[in-house]
Amino acid sequence: MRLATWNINSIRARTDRALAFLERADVDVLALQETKVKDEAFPRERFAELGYEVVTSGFSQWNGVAIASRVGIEDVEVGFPGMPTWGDPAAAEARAIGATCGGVRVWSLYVPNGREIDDPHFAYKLQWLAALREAAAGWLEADPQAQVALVGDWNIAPLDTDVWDMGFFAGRTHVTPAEREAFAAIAEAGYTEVSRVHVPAEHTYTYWDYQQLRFPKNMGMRIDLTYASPALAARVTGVTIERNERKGKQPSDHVPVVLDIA
DNA sequence: ATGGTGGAAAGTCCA
Repeated sequence: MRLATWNINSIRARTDRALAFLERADVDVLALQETKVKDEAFPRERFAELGYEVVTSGFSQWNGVAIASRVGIEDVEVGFPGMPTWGDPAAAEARAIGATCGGVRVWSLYVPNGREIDDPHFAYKLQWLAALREAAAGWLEADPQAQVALVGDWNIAPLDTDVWDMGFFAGRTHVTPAEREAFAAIAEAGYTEVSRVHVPAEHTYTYWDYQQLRFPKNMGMRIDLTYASPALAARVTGVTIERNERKGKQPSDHVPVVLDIA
């Protein structure tokens, strides 16, 4: 099975790109982030034409996550237990959706950006990650053999070598010890970030800002990451970061990360 | 091509 994650930065602006990628890379399950579309406007018919069923969590033009699968899609959960809210305490943001596809519990995750270190959004980001850690730890405690994938845009660069220049990030989010500790806590709960295992090369990025010619200059960040439970990590035989998807007409600012699962 | 981000309930907010 091949499982991919991709912050698509608007599924409507890049439907053709997403579908072409599914076919070219022979992907069975695709976790999408930043779909930026409400559920009823998701172009699910286009996916259905290629044999993919789609489940979505979208709210207007902000955030939005989805999972497309051609190997079944069951037991859909919108949001994880204990997921914090932002703004309206009665309304969760569209940042997490889970579904079981081909025997794997897939979570498509869009971790809050955090904005600035002194912004309340940064505290929200840390709370969101702590709640995710609690939920993820619980899933493994309930079933140590569970096949769980926690994939998406984590908005955290875990290592200094996951950005082009740490000097640029002084005083900024994505690289702070607090964020990195929150990310590491998922590993402490028993998960393995398998893209690092299979693609250990330093300065291998998954995101390049649209501004300042960041992609031609290869000034990027490695923030799209793939945690797997022990039983699933043991089945991962390879990982591909699809750098070429940043090229061409109207790319997303992120590229897909693909897991090969035996 | 001598510039320079892009997407969206847009005319501003978010990343």
